[in-house]
Amino acid sequence: MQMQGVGFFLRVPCSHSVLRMRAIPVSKLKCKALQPFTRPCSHMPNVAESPPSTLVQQFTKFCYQRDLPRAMIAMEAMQRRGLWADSVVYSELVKCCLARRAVQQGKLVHKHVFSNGYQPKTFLINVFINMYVKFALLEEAQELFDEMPERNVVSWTTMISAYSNARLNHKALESLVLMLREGVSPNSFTYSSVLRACDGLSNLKQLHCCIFTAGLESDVFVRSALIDVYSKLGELHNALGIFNEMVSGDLVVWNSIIGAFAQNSDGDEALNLFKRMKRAGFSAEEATLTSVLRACTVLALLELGRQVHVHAVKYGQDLILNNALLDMYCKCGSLEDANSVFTRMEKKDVISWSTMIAGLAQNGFSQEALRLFEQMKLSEVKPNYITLLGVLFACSHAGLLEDGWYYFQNMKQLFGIDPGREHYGCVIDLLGRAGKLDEAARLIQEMEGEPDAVTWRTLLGACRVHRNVDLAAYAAKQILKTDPDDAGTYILLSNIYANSQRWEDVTEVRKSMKARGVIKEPGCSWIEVNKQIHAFILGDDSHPQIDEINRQLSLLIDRLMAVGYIPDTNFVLQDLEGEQREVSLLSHSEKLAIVFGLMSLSKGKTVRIRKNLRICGDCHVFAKLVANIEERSIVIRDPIRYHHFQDGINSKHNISNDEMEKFLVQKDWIRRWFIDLEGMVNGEGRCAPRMPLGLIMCKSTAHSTYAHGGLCVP
DNA sequence: ATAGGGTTAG
Repeated sequence: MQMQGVGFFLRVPCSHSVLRMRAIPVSKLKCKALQPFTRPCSHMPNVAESPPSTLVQQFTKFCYQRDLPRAMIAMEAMQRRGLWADSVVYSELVKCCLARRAVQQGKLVHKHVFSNGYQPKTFLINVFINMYVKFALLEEAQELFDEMPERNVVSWTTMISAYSNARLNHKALESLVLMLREGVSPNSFTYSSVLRACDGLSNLKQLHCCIFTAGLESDVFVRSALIDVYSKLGELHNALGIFNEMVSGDLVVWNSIIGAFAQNSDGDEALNLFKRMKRAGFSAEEATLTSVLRACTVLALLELGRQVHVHAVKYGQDLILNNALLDMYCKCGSLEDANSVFTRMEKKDVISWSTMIAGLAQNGFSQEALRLFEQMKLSEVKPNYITLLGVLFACSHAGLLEDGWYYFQNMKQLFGIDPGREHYGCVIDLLGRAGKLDEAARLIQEMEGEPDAVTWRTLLGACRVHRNVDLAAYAAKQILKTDPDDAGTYILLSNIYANSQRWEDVTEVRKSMKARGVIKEPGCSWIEVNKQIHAFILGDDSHPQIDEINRQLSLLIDRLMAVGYIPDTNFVLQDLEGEQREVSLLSHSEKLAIVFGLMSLSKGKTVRIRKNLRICGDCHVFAKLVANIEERSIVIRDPIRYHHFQDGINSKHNISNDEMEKFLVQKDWIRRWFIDLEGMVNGEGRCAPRMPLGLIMCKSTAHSTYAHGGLCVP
């Protein structure tokens, strides 16, 4: 071993006819792993002194044994003595470097095969391009690719795949065109790579044609890539079409199609496909279960989610699967389960923390969410954009103005995150709730970029609570500019006017609503009972037990009214008047779902409802009172957050008798408004009448069932 | 030597 001398040069004769001696001083080779072995070492064979054929054999052996340090020494000796191994052997060595993320060694091998003007085969250059791509050294890969004399499908595909992964969509598509111009035919590898770079339907259609013409449509890789792109572009119909053409199955293709529906919030179809998959004889594994969990999350199917959990256990510490599980429990309102999954997770990434923080916040456990965020700060995981959203959401939910404002102001400095539109939204909500409407409005103006409808809607909500009619009208106007058919805005505005007795304005809003032909999405609530989903849609009475449900609801309302419940018609989001308003309110789908839950679930079981629209104030009160007098825990999930109504003494949403008194006093204005309305209708002021129960019966609800009938998962 | 499926918010 004579490698320390400064003046020592590696002499590597080039195997080509053009002899270009280019010596590399050993001292310039920066290779950490090489250093310890440059000195003689007793247990190390002295490869440098072996005869040439043995040296190459030994190098080959080390490469196949994945013995990187010895292979590097042998390679160096070969380089000094002008010996070369077969290309395949180098590719084995590169594999070894990739597996160990040994970037420096990889670069050395690259230098070795190119030293002294030696021109490696296309095959071997491809190996190095791929190596640089995998090391995320795109520039090095590009340079090699540009300078290679001949590029084959693999060279092009490797670069296209790199561009697709780096989200350089344009470059990926452009490369496909260039390769076609060079006369290289794309194969299934090429298409499945370039499909990932498709971000528009016109591109996709063209590519699909090429694939079809090339007869590559039935390749499983191409098929799953096609399904994936169509699904990402929201073209589920096409995705399903491609899937259904599959003759012989493939688990990944099944996972693609199940994931497609789950990600597009069609949990029902995702579960149907999952059942089909099982019938076709496939076993679920991590990716399948993750998508099935997402379907459960979308449909708020806690019980089915639990069944999936049982099977997920066998995959132990799969991070993505655990994150999906965590999210499912949070979104199904079972924080105990979520927390137990979270504590058991050995590895937690930013998604695990964000999911748990947002989950706590959305379920009303704001303090716990903030406490968890403090814990996260102590861990090595850095919060991101979404984590901060959860934190701000927690603050706005709990009305923690100071904390929220602090995090918002210091996001950039503390965590390096620029506040985005959604962060502004949380803070606008926070200020709005605190009654600081002007500051909220000012913040909207300070926002970068045009505020969107969601932002204005936040302000509108705050205006409703704090009865700022003029600002409300302004905000509503802004929403209707971008979203002129938003029924909720018209109704909210009309209700705000009604609150302030501005009847002319009420009429005006309703007129313009009618003129535009705006239709409100009907309220829909659903509940899982006995492995079936029971859906209640306003205005539909097809549920088989609807008569009994209505009878029970009447009885329940009687009992509630006896303890002072007054339907708050202020929340009727319909174009109705007087008594009719009240009837409509009492037939809100969540009330029927709650009653059905009480009827069908055994005592002590939590009634879990999911609904499509935000819960109205009256139903909120109704649920609170029902939870109280029926001694039931009720959890209602609306599109934004969760409402926990618990029977327990220590529960935060529990109402004691005192509190109920207080509540009724606070809500006295409802009573007053009621009288006003009656006066308007009947020409005289009189108290709100008791509910005519018969009327409740005729406004009944809808039914549809989806039986998932005990999915036996894998 | 090159390729496909899963997780947080909106």
